[in-house]
Amino acid sequence: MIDVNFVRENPELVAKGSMQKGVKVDIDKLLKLDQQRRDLLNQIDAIRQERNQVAQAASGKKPEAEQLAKGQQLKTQLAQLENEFKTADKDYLELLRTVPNMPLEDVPVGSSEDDNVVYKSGGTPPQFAFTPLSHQEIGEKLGLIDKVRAAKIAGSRFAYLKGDLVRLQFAIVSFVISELGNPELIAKLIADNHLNLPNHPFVPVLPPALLKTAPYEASARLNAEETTYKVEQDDLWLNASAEHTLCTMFMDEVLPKDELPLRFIGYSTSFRREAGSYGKDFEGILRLHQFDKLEMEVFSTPESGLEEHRLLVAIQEHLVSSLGLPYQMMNKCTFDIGKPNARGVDVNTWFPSQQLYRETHSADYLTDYQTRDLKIRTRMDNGKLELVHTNDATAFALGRILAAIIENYQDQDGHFSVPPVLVPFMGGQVKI
RNA sequence: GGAGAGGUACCGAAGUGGUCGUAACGGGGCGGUCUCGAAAACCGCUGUACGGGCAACUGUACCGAGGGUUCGAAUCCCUCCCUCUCCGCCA
Repeated sequence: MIDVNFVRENPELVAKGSMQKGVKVDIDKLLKLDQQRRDLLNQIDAIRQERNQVAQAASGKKPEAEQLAKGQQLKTQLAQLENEFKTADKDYLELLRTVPNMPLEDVPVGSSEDDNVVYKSGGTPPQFAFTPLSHQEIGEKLGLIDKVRAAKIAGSRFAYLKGDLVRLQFAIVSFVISELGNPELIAKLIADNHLNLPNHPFVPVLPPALLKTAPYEASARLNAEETTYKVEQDDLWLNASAEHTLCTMFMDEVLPKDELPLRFIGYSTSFRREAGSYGKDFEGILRLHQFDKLEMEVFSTPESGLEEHRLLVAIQEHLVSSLGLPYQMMNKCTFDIGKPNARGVDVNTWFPSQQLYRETHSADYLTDYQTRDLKIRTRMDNGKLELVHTNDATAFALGRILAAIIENYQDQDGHFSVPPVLVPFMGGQVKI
């Protein structure tokens, strides 16, 4: 959540930033609740002080009747105020949590997806001498994607992926872990983008796929209505991205400053209810309830948070262009970056069957919006504890990137080539 | 799933209703004395959050979490979470 002190000191700014994100927040009401809450807390503290004094005076001997009476009276008073406080605190927190993170200066102001700004593209959409097929058509024909049987077993928006497509997925996983584990490549990307960062490699992580309510809520990523599955019996949630179990990993911890930035590449199956997307993307494997994803997560000092964000974007571009896929880099506007984000970039990849660039990656810079609730801090050189900054970014969402490969690398006879960079990870196989 | 043990500060660990949550003791860390320097020894310091104050400072809360009993709770009661050991089951 946002820093309440910032709201107190910059109410107009917060109102403006919220509006630009299309979020309605009653800042006046929030400040009123904040004041009310603090007033109650002061009263409570004063009574507690008195209670402590009475108890202290009675300490060690039989309390006098007068002390007993006073103590009981204070206790009643306290209980009442504490009750009031509980309600006030709840209302206050509820409202505070609706305040979005403030967008950075260079985020384009916009009111819909149409205001996102494409700032760069790479590669050229392939020209086919035939009508290109969709990944679903090719995948089905080659026996790589079976959604019919999956529907029988699990319902719509599930798929069996099979055969060489599975080999291709694990080739991608190996490729990414190998690239991100290479400090020389990290150093090169840092230099190419004029960043001032150390070249710590990314540590691969297989995180838990389920998590409890408390950390999920603190991460500001829980979307119970539309996205997140709940395992009711055990009071656990199925993660919707490895990011959710990565960003929460250090909850309640103080990270040693000289170990920052901590960079991770997590691999996890992700689960999404897709409750808000009826009828959208029903063909193929672009939007399933379950897909595997490689996700980068970085914990850094506040000073280097933005540069880490730029590094992650550079890595995304490197990964997509390594696969030889045509892509666009898009600066997301205030409306589209999402509530916890200060800045967001999407990578869109070309899908020949749709003649469209579709979102395959996103990079999110959250500043301290997550870590305030998660209580992830570091001790700065001046001895002060400060909230670390978090960044997350897709390395590859496997379903979507497999689909993009199938479509962009397809040939006349209904097969497709393995992107050259993945061939070594496929044991030399060049065609599927 | 069954049985048992336990969760106290940076770490280990004592504390079972009232002079102290900076919470014995030990270790670590920081500062100092000593030294050419270091080690050892000795002395001192060593949490977080929120509130009030220009500040010095000060109040409150925190002994896994949440409730309760009490004038007063780390200590008693209830619920929950987590860790460890053994048995069972299992990839």
